[in-house]
Amino acid sequence: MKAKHPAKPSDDRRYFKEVRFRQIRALVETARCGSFAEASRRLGMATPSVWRQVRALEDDYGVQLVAAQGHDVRLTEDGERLVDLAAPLVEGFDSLKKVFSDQHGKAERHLRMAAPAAVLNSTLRHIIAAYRHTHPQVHLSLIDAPSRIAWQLLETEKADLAIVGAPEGVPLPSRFQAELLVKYPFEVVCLESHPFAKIKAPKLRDILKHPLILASEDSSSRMQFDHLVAKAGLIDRVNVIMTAGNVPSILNYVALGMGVAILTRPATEALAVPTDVKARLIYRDVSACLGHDQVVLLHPKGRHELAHVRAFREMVVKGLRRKEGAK
Amino acid sequence: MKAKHPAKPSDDRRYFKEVRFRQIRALVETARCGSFAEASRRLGMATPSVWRQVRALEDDYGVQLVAAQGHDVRLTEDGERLVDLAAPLVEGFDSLKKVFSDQHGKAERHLRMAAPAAVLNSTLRHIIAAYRHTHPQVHLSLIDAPSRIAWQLLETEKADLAIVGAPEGVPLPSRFQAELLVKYPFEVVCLESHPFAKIKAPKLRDILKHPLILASEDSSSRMQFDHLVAKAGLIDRVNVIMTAGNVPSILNYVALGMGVAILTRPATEALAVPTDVKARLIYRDVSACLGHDQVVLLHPKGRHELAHVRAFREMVVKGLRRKEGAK
DNA sequence: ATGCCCGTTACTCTCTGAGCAATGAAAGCC
DNA sequence: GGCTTTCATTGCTCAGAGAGTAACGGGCAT
Repeated sequence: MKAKHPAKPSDDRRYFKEVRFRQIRALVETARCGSFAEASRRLGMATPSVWRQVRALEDDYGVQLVAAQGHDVRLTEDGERLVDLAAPLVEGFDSLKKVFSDQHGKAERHLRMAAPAAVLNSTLRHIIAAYRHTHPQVHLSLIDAPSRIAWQLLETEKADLAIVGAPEGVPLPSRFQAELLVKYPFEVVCLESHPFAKIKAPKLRDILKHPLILASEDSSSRMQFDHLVAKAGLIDRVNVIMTAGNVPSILNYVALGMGVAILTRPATEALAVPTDVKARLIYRDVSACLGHDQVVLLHPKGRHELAHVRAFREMVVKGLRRKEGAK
Repeated sequence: MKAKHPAKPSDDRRYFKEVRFRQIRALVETARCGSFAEASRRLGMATPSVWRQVRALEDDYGVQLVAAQGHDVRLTEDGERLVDLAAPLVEGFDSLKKVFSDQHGKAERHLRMAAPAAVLNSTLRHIIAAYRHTHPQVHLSLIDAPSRIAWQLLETEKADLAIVGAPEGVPLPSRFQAELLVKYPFEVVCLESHPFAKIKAPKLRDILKHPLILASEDSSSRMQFDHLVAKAGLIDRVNVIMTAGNVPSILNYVALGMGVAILTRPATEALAVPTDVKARLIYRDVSACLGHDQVVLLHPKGRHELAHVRAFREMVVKGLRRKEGAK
């Protein structure tokens, strides 16, 4: 009654053809990390496994997706395109279980937001307080990080939301969905005795004549500055004498006459800076050459949003968004 | 140099924990089909395989997702919720390859649209012509199907787009993203000699006094009618003497005095009906009791849209959408 | 020059997930 | 009412996908 199975050579068991999901995930992770090795560590598996997944995908699609240039790997144009399409799906998938148990009511309410200190301290100050009031049961983690670091925290699931500065010149990665909140013009800060005090609108070349005190390379003001300088081919003219991670330090050294800084206004406003320092500083709008810093709310495309995160996002958007933004 | 592998009992190989993608797909397909057997056929695999996938998912999530009631299976509330979240992902995933090769330029341009004949012949008439003109290289398949059938064609990948009637009372499945195009009031059609000719706005009870000639049970007008009658508890009062699949037939028998019909105006307008038939018919707006038929454009949530499909959708929306719909 | 790290290939081994067979119960048919 | 069909469900076996480890070759940095 049971002696029939070993007689089937033409077995049409499909097993799992086209598994492709982990292949896609491997590709996406590789794209993020820029190397198979790093991606494999992040995925908790061995390098050859990741490598083979990506290669299987290439075989499947019949195009080259990834090319090893020197030490690390770069995506081909096709690879870029595929990652753009697929990354939201991977995000959505990985966040599925969390959202589900959240809707089910048995999840810890936790909101981790990454943002530069300036945003946390001024722009969002009242909104965070209001949220705390309407959602007292949510455990809030506010992570102070420069814009680019905040991206990465969002990408690596270490933050649920990021609110960062996005200069007009520097494009955001396409894997993020961005919502424009407010725009601030970039300004130079200097002593009242500085030559700039007599100039209404300094130009980029004017700025480069003076020693500069700038924010860290991951901050939006610095990214914009570096980007525009590079575009103008003026890199050799730059004289950055100091890079500071926090605004109080920058203002301090500006007050000491060591150089001029590039910032946005709200970054300095809600700050506990000695009044004698503050009073001696003046601001000059340089949006004509450096543009604006757009404060945007970032969320990875496709990642599901927990209810309490959504609530926060909506509070932020309602509280800050200019009418102009929505047409 | 090579004699070390068989000495590792505490092997930390992860193999594939949390595969979950096919599990999710199995769940979604089961939800659609209402039975493991049907789902397994559609997925091209054996029933127990599908069954076990879904069960593994339940184990993983620790809740019951699906319950076998009698012969077929029904989703629990949790299952419903999970499917709502996951179905767009499955759609997106399955459409990935197609979109990718489409962007890559080496795909056949094919647009399959499902819609009831009335929509195809009147509402979309000019838009289809215009699209044909701007995109001559796209192979167009227009599939004439009643609303509910059109849903199913869209779900089963037999159509790329569906434009159907959605009565105000009957909710659309949540797996679709719907865009409202236009609204038409339901009307009764009868002979000019009919008693209705003297009544401005017949009520549901008035309508039920007469023999009815209705469209097929998959059409939107019929769905709405059945739904409202059931809600009012008047099923035993209904006297449907005829169900016809096409509008010309319906009008013919109305003209013969066999009964009254329920339709929307555009369904009859662009129609080649003998004028002697047409002239003897009158219409009465019954939107007060039967509501409106909303013509909506349907697209499965998450499924990627090919460029030429998107182009068509945008032409339709721009060509038809009332300003009022966008707030 | 040397060492480190990364991509790439070859190999082994394990456990997942495929089908098949069988059972009981519900649904449909005569 | 009995008979057949079709379903969900369970146990079984087995192919092979995919995990790891080891090893090689080529850049990059000290």
